[in-house]
Amino acid sequence: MDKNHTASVLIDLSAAIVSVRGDQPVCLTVQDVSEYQTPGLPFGPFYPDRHRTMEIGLRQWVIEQTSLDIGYVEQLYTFGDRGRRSEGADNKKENEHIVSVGYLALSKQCPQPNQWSEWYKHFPWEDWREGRPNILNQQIIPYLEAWAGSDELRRLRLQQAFGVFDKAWNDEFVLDRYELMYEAGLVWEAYADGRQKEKISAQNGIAMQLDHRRILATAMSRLRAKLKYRPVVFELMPSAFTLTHVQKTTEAILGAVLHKQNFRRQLAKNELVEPTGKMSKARGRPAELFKFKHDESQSTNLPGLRIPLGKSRNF
Amino acid sequence: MDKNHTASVLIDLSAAIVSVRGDQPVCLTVQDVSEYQTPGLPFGPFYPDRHRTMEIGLRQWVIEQTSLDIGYVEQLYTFGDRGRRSEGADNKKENEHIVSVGYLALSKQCPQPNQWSEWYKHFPWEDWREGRPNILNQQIIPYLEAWAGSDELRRLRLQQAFGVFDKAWNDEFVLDRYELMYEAGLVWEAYADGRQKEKISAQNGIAMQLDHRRILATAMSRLRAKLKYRPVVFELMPSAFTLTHVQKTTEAILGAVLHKQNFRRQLAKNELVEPTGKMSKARGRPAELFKFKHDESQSTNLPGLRIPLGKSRNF
DNA sequence: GTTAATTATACTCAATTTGAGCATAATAGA
DNA sequence: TCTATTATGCTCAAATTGAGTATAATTAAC
Repeated sequence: MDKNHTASVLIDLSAAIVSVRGDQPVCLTVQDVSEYQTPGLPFGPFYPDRHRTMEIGLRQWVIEQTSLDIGYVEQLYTFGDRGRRSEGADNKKENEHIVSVGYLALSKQCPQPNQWSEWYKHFPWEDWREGRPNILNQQIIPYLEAWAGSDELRRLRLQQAFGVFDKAWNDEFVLDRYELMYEAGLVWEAYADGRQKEKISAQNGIAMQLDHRRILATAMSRLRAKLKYRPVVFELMPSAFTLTHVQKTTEAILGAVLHKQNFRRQLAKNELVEPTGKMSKARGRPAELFKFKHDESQSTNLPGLRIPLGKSRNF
Repeated sequence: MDKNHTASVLIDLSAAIVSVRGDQPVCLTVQDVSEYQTPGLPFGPFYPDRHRTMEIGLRQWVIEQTSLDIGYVEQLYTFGDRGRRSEGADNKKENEHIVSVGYLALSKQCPQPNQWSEWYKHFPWEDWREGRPNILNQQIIPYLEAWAGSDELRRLRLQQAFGVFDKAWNDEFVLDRYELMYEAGLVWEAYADGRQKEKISAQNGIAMQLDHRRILATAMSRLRAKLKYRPVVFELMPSAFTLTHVQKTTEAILGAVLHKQNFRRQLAKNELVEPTGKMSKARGRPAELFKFKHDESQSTNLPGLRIPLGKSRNF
């Protein structure tokens, strides 16, 4: 149509492969030794004539590179401006544009501990299990308030995303919060992309390559939201587990503590688990071991946990 | 990396631009005169060096081609296998692969009536406002049951998607239902893609070009789901409206009727609207005119309507 | 003008769900 | 046997939901 403009692009499939180790959600990362040693998400090119769908292509290189068994896979978002940093020096050709398709994948195991990076090292303000994180009042909020100034729209967005004033903290707004911090020049990536002149002094979580922390934030938002209405937790559980184990895993992802009895009531009501007859051995009273009642292929449509949105997390 | 495989693709931005005319949800379509006269969604190429983001690119050609004011835009899904039909004859080059990024856009107006196509002409089984659509029991379900046979997985998916047996119909599973019908060869597109040998006799809704009906199904699913927790209806309303008007619009999209008083209670509780002081003139008692209380830029994060999922639609 | 049809709005009430407790049971280790 | 620890059962008020009834303000019909 327009000869002056190229429409041809390369497609990268980036994956936030998530697992839970102990009480910490983790994410598979690859180290980049060349530049700033910042970790990045694994990604691979999409060859449209080799793989019929992008998901097949993704599974292919994940198996090749990591030999990991990823069960649940969900497309997150396609970023046309992966090159927030693409004007930089390390682009091979001028005309080679890259579109990155972000995926969320869930893995039951996470071997090779050093390759998995804890979520909350990249997003320390997102873990409310021990109460409101100090970094919010000590670093982030004051800086953001100064950035917003008297700009009405900025103040509204700040209120929405971070729940300042009477508004409550919403654990699903991970991406909104990250984007706001990026715009305000509060994260390293803003500096790397040339949006921010001075290097920021505070270390607001460990940075990642390119737009990878944004993709991880998208994954966190999506997973936290989905957990509340679809039984995706079980994609992170072994074949037999205790109810407490399910709860701890859920809490790890949400970054919030839940009421034990009510959590179990939800599991019971929705008939998501069934007893195996075996018992766990640990400290204290032994717990019954359960298993997920349904086929994994169904888990996208099943009712889920219906975790409340509110009060206990409103400090 | 691999010289035998090209990784270069073209990107199409396809848009399901949705509006509501009277009590019918409609979708902007373009007629294809060349082939089967099947309608299709509007789409345009993405030029990565002209537009910084894909959304900007999308808005650009929508304005150029339709001179429509689309407010709300949301990315739906990126299909790497647009070419379910790409082995066909009308591909320019062998190596030119097309990835299509589907978008949902909402428009308050829908001028030029003949360019807008009603949802339920393409998906007659999705409109339950007059009760359970006859086409289900008369055509679709019997055919699908035969297709499933004794295949356990197929029967489960059928149960999930169409709520056969005791299961309830879930209005959000538009895409699941369409995909199932496609696989079973129950829609024209399956025949066009060469998956189905014989042309099916029954007209199960008006077909669309390429994978456009799939994109529309994705848009319907997403919009129906979002309606229940975010106040996106107001993106389809004029600046002043009656409460009944909001309800009729919501019902049109959901394809289901709602309890009037409870619907209004939700609106009141979430403080989504405020009175304008003016009154509407129509038959019957005049209704108060309201306006949306918030800025449109916020509508992504606000609480929404919390419409129930169940009983009244369980026939 | 009076009446009927139509639409809007106020109010009620039982059933269910949620949020937050307390009480008790079963184990390991001191 | 005592204590710490974890599991599980049960309760109960508050809030929310589902589904009504009653009444008010109009227009259209007669």
